[in-house]
Amino acid sequence: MNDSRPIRAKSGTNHEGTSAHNRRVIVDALRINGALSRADLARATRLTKQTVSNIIEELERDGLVSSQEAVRKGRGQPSTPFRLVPGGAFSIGLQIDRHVTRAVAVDLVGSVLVRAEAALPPGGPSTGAKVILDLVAGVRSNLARIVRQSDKRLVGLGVAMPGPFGIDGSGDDPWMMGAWQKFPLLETLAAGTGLDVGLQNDAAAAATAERMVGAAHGLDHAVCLFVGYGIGAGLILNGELYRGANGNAGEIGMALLFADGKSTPLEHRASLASLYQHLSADPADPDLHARIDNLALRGDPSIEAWIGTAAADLRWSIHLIETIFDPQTVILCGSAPEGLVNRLIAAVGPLLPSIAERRGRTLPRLQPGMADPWSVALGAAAGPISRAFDPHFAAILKDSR
Amino acid sequence: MNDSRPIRAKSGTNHEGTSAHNRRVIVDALRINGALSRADLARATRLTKQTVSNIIEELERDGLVSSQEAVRKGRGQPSTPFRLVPGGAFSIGLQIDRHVTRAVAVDLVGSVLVRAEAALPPGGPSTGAKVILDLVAGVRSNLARIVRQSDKRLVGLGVAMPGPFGIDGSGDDPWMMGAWQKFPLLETLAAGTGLDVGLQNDAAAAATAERMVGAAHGLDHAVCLFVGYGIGAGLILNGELYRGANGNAGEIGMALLFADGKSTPLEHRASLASLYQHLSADPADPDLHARIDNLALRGDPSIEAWIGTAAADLRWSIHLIETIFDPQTVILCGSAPEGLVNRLIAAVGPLLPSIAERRGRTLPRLQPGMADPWSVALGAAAGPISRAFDPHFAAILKDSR
DNA sequence: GTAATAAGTCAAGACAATTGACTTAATAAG
DNA sequence: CTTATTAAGTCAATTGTCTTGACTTATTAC
Repeated sequence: MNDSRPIRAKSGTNHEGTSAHNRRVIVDALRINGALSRADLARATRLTKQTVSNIIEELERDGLVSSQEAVRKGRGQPSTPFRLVPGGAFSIGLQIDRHVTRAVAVDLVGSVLVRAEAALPPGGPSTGAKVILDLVAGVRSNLARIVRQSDKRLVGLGVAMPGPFGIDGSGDDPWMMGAWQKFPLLETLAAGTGLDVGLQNDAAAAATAERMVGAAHGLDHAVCLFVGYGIGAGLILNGELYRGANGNAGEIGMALLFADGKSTPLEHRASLASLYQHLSADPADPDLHARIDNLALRGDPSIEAWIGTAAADLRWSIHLIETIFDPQTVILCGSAPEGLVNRLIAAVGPLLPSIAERRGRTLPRLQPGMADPWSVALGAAAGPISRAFDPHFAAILKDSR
Repeated sequence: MNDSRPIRAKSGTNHEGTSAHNRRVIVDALRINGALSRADLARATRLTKQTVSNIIEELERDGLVSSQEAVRKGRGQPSTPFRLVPGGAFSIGLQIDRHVTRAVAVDLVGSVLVRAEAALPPGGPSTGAKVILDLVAGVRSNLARIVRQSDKRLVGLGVAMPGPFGIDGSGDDPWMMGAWQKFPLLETLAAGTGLDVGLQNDAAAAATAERMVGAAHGLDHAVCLFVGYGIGAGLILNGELYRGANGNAGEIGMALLFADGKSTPLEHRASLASLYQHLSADPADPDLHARIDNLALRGDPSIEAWIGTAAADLRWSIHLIETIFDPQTVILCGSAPEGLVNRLIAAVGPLLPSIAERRGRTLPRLQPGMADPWSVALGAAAGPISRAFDPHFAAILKDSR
């Protein structure tokens, strides 16, 4: 009688799904290719001229695209290129890290318009939540000051913080990240801001940023190896960020290396945490970044030693990523001081021979990513933009409200 | 003037894409849940009753579903469950391995109806192609003998062979797999059979099989660790097989392990190839499988030694897979003798602590997969069925003709 | 026996893409 | 300088698919 095991099924779609997809495809095409005429768009998307005209008209009405001056090229009526309007949409990104929190406001094309930073007070979420909400509110009102009516065009609030998520913390957790992970942060933020809130780990956010404005722009298969306090991989697979079953895909910090007969998690050797430990430095020291940058530039032997190990481990990681994901390219990014990242990239080469060495490659196997301490916050903000405007399977389905 | 860098864009969609998707969603729901009434389908897929009725009518006309006896449950008009008709579609799968080639015919629900096997003559594709075409033709005509009109319902020919694809071979290649990989096999098969031809590596095929009828049935995130002559991972991500940029995703045989200060590819230690070498056995020996099975059952010390190393490496691999993909479950399968696989599975436990140890798990972290030498061929055949009937993003787009 | 409930159908309607003819604006060719 | 050709883009009618709301049917609960 009560045969109530739930029925599992994917969601169907309808006209609105079709229309939504086509809108996204057009926005995506403009993002990847820059300005395009309606005729170009029709050819590229395989939609009819008429359909493209209708969608462009609608997008223009919504303030997402605008026309540029007509261009004559050869015979025929000149074409009218359309481009994305940067101010067509905005998003707020929030990076919550161990000793700093950053918030940014970005526009549709990924330009950062407002930045703000705060130190998290000790004591975890109970006191920190208010600081964060204030930080977001500040960025939001600053954005509104710069761009009139921007609040109406705010598509969401993206949060990036170190993962993994949903795992019981280990206890020895000086920054209380474990407590943060238990705290109903997303709900608090959603309630406090009234915005749609999304979550990514920091490597995923870095990948999202690279995809919107960086080395992964327009790529469908790319992996960002992110060296921060920990180490993680942001996975762009089939043109979208891959999250795994529980949002923890790419958390390779716990991958095990073997050396000297024992196993060590990758992040014990290739991460800023390991560097701080190696240098006996205090990670909360605000000048630490600059000092490390300096040491790296001068070729300090202590740093060089760490770079040697870390680079070897990264070389292995890159080989592993190429072997497992077969991506178009691997992007090395991180929240490390720029000088250090550069030294690291230099030390990583030459790469190990792998399946990625194929004839006809157009992209380098390894590319440097953004070396900007704000890139994770940017990626956090890029999340909602991508969710709102990029074509993806879930956006077609009926339950993707 | 000639600004002809190609415009990159995703394809748009239209009514037909919608309709195709909804059909697939319904077939998928019936595959996952067994028989369902139209009302159930409407609720599960969020389509309207009317739409579901129309689609079911069409599917019934096409011979893909059929009604069962009405069931009374509680008040209201009894519902009429519909189920997939096994004979609604067929597919042929072809496994090309080093010293054996297998072909099977399977139906819509993944039952194997016909099997055939042949030894590949030495000399690579020049002589082998004919053998393969004959094998396929034989299976096809046998299927036609069993099921009238089956040829009309043949959706394609799926091929599985060891990867990686598109890489220059290494030369020392006694079975000429390198030559096979250069040979235009797919084109030859397409021309010779008139069927749609698809290609997967053997681990991917195993995963495809597990998804249709095995432990990954109905899962959206699962990884099959496949121990065969080499070792590979078949990746089910977001409900579809992930292929990577060049079809080589999951080829983890070349992943590097470190021990004794030097690095070794995983497949040098955890693969049948390594076992054969360890035993100084001839892989072409037709009785080898049975003999190894026997030895494994008896606890032969030489085999036990190999199992010890291989299990440790698999334990590491599983940990790595959990760390990187965050799947719902990992499935250990292989073309190894069943006794050996069982010993191996027993020896792999207990698993290393990982991110996969979370409260509220419903599936085991590791599950045994099919231990059937025909499972790769089955997976090969499942490829075209999945392509034709499973919901996926590409099926909605206009250029998926 | 009647009310309530659920499955399923019918026919009209809504929505978004398609089609084919048409307009517009440019260059190429004579 | 005129005309043909080409390409961008619009207009209006059409088509395909899902949706809506009223209706029918079959069963159980009271």
